[in-house]
Amino acid sequence: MTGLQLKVSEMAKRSGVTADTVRFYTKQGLLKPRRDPDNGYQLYDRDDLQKLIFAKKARQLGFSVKEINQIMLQAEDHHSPCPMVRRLFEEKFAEVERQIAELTQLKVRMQEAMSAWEHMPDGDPNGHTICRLIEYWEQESNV
Amino acid sequence: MTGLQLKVSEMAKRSGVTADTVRFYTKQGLLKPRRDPDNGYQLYDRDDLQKLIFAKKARQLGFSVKEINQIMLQAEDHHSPCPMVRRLFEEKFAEVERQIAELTQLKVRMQEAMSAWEHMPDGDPNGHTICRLIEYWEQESNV
DNA sequence: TAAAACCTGGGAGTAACACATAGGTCAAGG
DNA sequence: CCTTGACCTATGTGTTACTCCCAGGTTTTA
Repeated sequence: MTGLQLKVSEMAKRSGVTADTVRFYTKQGLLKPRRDPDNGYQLYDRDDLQKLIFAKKARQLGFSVKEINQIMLQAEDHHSPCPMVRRLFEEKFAEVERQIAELTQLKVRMQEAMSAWEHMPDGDPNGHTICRLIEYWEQESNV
Repeated sequence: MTGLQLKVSEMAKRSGVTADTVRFYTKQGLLKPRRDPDNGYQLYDRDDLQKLIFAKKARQLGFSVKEINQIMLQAEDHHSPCPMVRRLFEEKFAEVERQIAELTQLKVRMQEAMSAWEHMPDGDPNGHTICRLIEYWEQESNV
């Protein structure tokens, strides 16, 4: 019994990512398929599929491909990656909060600009101005 | 009178961006300095400085470099870019709101995962699991 | 048997810079 | 006058996670 023999697109279908992504992860070393000696096709087994599904979930949780690689390497080394996962995850959570805060600030800036623009004429470019809407907008110091 | 003659780093200082950014914008065609015939240095004038400051503000408002280029081209063509600016800005605002919503969803997912993990043991990799924290996490369908 | 569907490897494109490198230029001080 | 440091040039690389395109070989299906 040789077990599962999945080709790229079969992996894609079973995991819900594109075939290109499967190839990409393979190039990045996340997946290590064997080769069909007849035609050179990549053949993935059950473990590869598990890793791919794992990778998809981890991506949805915000892990980068590089981090996923590290997690898998740890697991292959028979070290529990979970402590690392918890640590990375906390950093990541803080980063997500930072990004939300940043975008929220941008949103506020945009809203302020839009309400200021409501009563401004467009005006023609006259060699001295490009677009008053932007030029006469005063950015905050904490940007 | 020849007017202002600013070198790269002087432009950077006056506008508050890095010298690399000034060079980058120059390559992208936002700025069109003349050359010092003696040494090949880029020399920027008052208009370039104005454009650079304009570009910085526009970036802070969420415009891409490509869009800023289009805005400036319109202005050079003696067409008011303001209607375009208003239109782009509305699209951009919607996009920012979308991103905030997406990140907020991610944050919720992460919080749910973290609270589920609080009572889970790390566990060793045993050839069948990589990291239960992630593997046993069920993603939502609407991701 | 021929078309459709799939596979391969490689490379380009995406955004907005930051950083490195190698070599030329300029200003000030000793 | 010379050195040192700060500045300039052009070019190329790295960043992220893919997506798309190409040219050519293979497999499946009608």
